[in-house]
Amino acid sequence: MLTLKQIRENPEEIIRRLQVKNFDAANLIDQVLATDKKRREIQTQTDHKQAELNQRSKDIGSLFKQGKTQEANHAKEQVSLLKDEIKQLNQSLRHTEDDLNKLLLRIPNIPHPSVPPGKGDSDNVKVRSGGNIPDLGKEALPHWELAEKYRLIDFEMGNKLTGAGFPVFTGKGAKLVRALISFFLDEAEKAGYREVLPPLMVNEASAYGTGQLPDKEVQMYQLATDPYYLIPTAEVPVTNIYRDVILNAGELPVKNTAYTPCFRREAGSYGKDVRGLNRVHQFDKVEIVQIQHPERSYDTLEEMVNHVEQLVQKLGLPYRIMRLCGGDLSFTSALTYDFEVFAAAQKKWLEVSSVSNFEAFQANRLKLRFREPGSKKTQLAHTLNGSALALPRIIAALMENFQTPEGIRIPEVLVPYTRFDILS
RNA sequence: GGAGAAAUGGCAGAGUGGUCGAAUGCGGCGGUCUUGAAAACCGUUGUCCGCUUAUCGGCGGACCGGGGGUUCGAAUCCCUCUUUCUCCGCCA
Repeated sequence: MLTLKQIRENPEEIIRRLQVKNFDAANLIDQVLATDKKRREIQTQTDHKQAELNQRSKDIGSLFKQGKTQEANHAKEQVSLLKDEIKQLNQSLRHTEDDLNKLLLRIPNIPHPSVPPGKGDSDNVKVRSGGNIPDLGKEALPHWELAEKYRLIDFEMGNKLTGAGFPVFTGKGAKLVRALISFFLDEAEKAGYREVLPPLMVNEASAYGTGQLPDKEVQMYQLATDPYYLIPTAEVPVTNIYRDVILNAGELPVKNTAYTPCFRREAGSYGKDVRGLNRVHQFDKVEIVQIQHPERSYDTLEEMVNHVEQLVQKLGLPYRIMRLCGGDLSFTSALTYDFEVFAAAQKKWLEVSSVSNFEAFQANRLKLRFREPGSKKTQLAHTLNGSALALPRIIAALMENFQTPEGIRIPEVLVPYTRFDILS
């Protein structure tokens, strides 16, 4: 969430810039400012009364010590009115704080000045592209047919075991998954990321920290017996490692990477785009996460984009990098680049990565701060993350683009991991 | 799952109703000494919020695992939750 300081200092600017996200914040900001003012008034009052009570309590203590019991008892009676007042003030202070917090949670992150305006997909701006789209001819099969032909993925079996959207990888298909995970992790390690293997379930506090809650319950699977959520992305546990942490500026940037399965309900998204691996409820992903100094976070965003680009290049997939427009930008993001690869049989661009700078938006919720050497003051750090990469759509594109009459060729960089060079 | 013990500042560890944001040690930071370093010595050392302040700062409030309660007053007493440790049971 945004900080009160930001809102107090530049309410007009925030309202203006949120329009790029097609979000009308005017009313909300007014309420925030009014509630904040009220809160401060109540607190000032409460503090004064509390200070008085503290003083009187001390006085009573010393009266007792001096053996002036009667005077002490008399003083005790006088204090009871003050206590009631404080109790009431505290109650209304808490209510006001709650109100304020609820308002703040409804305001999305401010988009970076470079974010193009727009409503959806078609308004995203292509930054650059690379790779060649293969000409497969009319015989080309979509990946779900190839998967069946070479017995790489069993969608029916997943349906039996769990339900729709839970594919079962088999034989060389399973090995390909494992190979991709290892390849991506090794590449991340080479780029200086520390590998983390986090829990796949998180508690409510963590889900709030990165912004999945409130309101995104529809996206996450929730346990019926315990207050835990299955993670929709490794971003949640990996970023929450730094919840309530104060780092030294010298420790920045903090770079972590994690492989995890990801679980997404994808409620309401049934239809034409869900065939095969295009949209599933459980998938594997390697995530890269950085915590960076505010002055350097946009350089870091570029660095992360370059890292992801280099991955799709090594895999030999045709790709394009899109700068998301305001309408497509997530609630928490200030700037996001999406990576799409082309699946040549379906003739579709598939989103395989999303690299974002959240600036201080998550850090504020997480209370993730850092301190400059020699300074007493703490300030909020910037958080960034990106997929590097999400597997299913990569696999779909690999299968479709590299199909030959003999089988599906494996990109050279993966062969050391798969120890076979064709899926046949 | 059952029985018991515990949770205090970056760490270790005192504190069982009053002046305790909290002894002491270690660590950190600054200084003296030194060619430099070490040692020694001196000083300093948490976070959040409010008021005030051009700035430095000053004043006030909150925080001793979380929440609630008793009391004029709670780190200290009570309730509750969570976590950790020991023992028993179960188990990959």
